[in-house]
Amino acid sequence: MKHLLQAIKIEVYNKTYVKDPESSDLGKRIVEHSILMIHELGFDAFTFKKLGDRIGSNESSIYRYFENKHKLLLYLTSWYWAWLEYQFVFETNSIADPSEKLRKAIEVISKPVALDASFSHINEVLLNDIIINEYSKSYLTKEVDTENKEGYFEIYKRMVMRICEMIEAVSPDYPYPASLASTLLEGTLHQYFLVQHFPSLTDCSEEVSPTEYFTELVFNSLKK
Amino acid sequence: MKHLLQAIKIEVYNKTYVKDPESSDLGKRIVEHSILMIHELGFDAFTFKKLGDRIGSNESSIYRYFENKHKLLLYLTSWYWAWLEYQFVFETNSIADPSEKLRKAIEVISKPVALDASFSHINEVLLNDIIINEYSKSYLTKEVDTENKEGYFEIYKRMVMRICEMIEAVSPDYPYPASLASTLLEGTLHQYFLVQHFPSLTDCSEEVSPTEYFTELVFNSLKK
DNA sequence: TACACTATGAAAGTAATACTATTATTTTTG
DNA sequence: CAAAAATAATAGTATTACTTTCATAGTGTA
Repeated sequence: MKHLLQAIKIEVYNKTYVKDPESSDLGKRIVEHSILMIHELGFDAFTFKKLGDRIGSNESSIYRYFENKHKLLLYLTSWYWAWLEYQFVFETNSIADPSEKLRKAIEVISKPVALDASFSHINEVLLNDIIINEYSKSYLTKEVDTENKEGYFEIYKRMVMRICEMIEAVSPDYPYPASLASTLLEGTLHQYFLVQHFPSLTDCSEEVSPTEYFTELVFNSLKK
Repeated sequence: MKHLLQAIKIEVYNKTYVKDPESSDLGKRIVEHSILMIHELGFDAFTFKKLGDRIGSNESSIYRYFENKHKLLLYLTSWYWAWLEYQFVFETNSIADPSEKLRKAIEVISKPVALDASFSHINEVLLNDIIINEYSKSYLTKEVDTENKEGYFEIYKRMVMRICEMIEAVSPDYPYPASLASTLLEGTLHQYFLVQHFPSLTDCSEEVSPTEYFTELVFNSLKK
């Protein structure tokens, strides 16, 4: 097992922050309320000034934790993927059969997110909604190549690689395992977005989870 | 044939503009150079002020054509999808066999874009690159539902519906035609993005076009 | 030819954003 | 209790995303 559980403590090891927000009460409140506010206002209208007002703190204090709001988004998304990776590894690890393992993996990735009591200041349901509605903005920038080199997207990439390896384990001859893995991860977010805003463009809904759709999609692709 | 060729003149009929940029020389230069500049600077760093300086015109004059840069992006993306729709309909229309029709459709959508001499002030290759790198930003906003109701995404939605209908024509029993169609359209852009910025997450490359990958993906899904 | 209308340009102004810097105050810790 | 660290308050800067007003050039037509 190569990269098993590298981020189990939900540690966002890259320098997305100036000062670790987990290290203080203020830091935790910044993270907690940034999730609430980005969810309410959207990332574009969200500012450190508004966040400061909301938590009864000062703009300049927030800058001591995060260089700017883009880095904060990288922190939150990185936290989310690390958190999902933890569940992903935990739930698939003990499964021996490659097909069953992959089936479980697709389920973990595409099922609706539930609250996790282990992290009281982080609302995973709202964070998942932020990922659905804002994640692309973290990489659709002119700085993406630099930031990629600096490791800001490591956890996400590792997730794709894990899925890719599981696909290869099921079908060593399938020629597009990486593309299928990235389609699965990105496509899941997109299908959830469509359910919310463009329901006519998807067959998923409150009742039909993307899990069924993607399970069929993947296994039909790998079938001999 | 329900909605065949509704936008054949590459008319962006929705009020993405205040004054039709096709109606004047200045308008065309705004469109032409906004494509060049967004491509160079990225959408976020692009401003009407910079565009004005570049084309030797005034910021306020640009505002007479487009309310703001978000509307300009909606105009450009809407133009792009209308242009692609035209080729899509043109190239698939005469094909009788549903499978061949769908195969051709996937090809048109996912093959690399080439310059179209019919529209001299629009560089379709750069515009395609803008779509790959910026399209999501046009709908990942808090205003998406309002703007959707007002029709700003009609052409894109119609594209998805056309693909959806072709899928249904091939396999009337397939349960996820809309999801598969939206995965195809959005997934193509994403795979091109990965080729540019995250090559390890895709099997596509300069040589391997997403066409092969998506053709297999779709037909494996529809196979009995 | 004149006048009226439209398109564009120039300049100035506003409010908000995204910070940075300085200094004061509070809290923590040794 | 003193020193150090963390936070708050305040002010300041450059840029953005506009809006407004006024000037001017070109065009159309009576």
